[in-house]
Amino acid sequence: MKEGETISIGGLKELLESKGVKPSYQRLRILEYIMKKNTHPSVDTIYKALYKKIPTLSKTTIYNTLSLFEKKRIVRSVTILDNELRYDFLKDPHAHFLCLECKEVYDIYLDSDLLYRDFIVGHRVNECHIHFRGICKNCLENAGRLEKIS
Amino acid sequence: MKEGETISIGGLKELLESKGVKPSYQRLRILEYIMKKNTHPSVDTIYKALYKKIPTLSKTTIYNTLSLFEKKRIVRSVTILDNELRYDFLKDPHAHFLCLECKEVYDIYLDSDLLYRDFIVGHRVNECHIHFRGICKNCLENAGRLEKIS
DNA sequence: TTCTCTGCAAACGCTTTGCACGGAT
DNA sequence: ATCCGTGCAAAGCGTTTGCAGAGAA
Repeated sequence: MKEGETISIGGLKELLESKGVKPSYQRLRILEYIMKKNTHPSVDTIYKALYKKIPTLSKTTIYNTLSLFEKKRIVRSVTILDNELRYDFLKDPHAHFLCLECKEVYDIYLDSDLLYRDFIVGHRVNECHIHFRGICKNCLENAGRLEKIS
Repeated sequence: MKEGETISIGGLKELLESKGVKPSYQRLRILEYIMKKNTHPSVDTIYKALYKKIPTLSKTTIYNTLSLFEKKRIVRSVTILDNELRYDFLKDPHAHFLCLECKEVYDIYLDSDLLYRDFIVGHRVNECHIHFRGICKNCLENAGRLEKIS
């Protein structure tokens, strides 16, 4: 998928099939959620969101589906928080920003050659993960507002 | 601690005191282990290593000690593997390399300005974490040897 | 029928919490 | 006596596994 390209919800079925994944109802809904939300959801977040529409949904299915997606290179797991897995729809290489205040994870598009290196000091590189931590724009602004009020 | 500077084991007590941490026997031993080993150990690794010398040692103490050290900015937790915490003695900013084969974590010293940015697209940056994943030098060489043999 | 997907329940493993003992001041 | 470090035991919580029923081919 090239930059700027969008995938219509109707194309989800074709996307799964092109990756060799049978497009079951649950899988389509989980993929749809990950693609529409850019929030790098946890299993629990996905579960809570989809549970309303699919009351029989099980977390096991979400775990199964996401590890299948990961194996088929449709999503990738983001290791930012140490206590839970977060998932990211596979777009162009990018970094992440974790807000320590609101726990939101933002995509950060960098122009760094680090993201594209094949070797580093003799080790063969398959993946490059970059993430920043701090206070996000929104929380900074909110903090500013609170100061003015008090 | 500046680059190139080394800390003698005898100086551990002073290091803890300078950070406002009472230098108990367990704390000294845990700090010593983290500083001597550059292997980014998990709690279990530390426990197994120190258990021989301190049979009464409890994992709770290691958890307590490490979170205290982290609060006092003596170590920092490395979020690379999602199923366990790894700890890193706080040196100059550096990146990590995780070998997917042997699970070893290597320090990588980079000359990237990413490590020193204060802001990124409006978010205030406190920390920058960079890690690569792949197959390390050693495992690559071993794989080569195996090929020759077979 | 056969194979795969789904999902309940239990197991698992790392981490945290509650609490009491004991040493230091 | 008080404070704080230590460590056992239990709880907590995200994830994985075992297995059986449902559904597709």
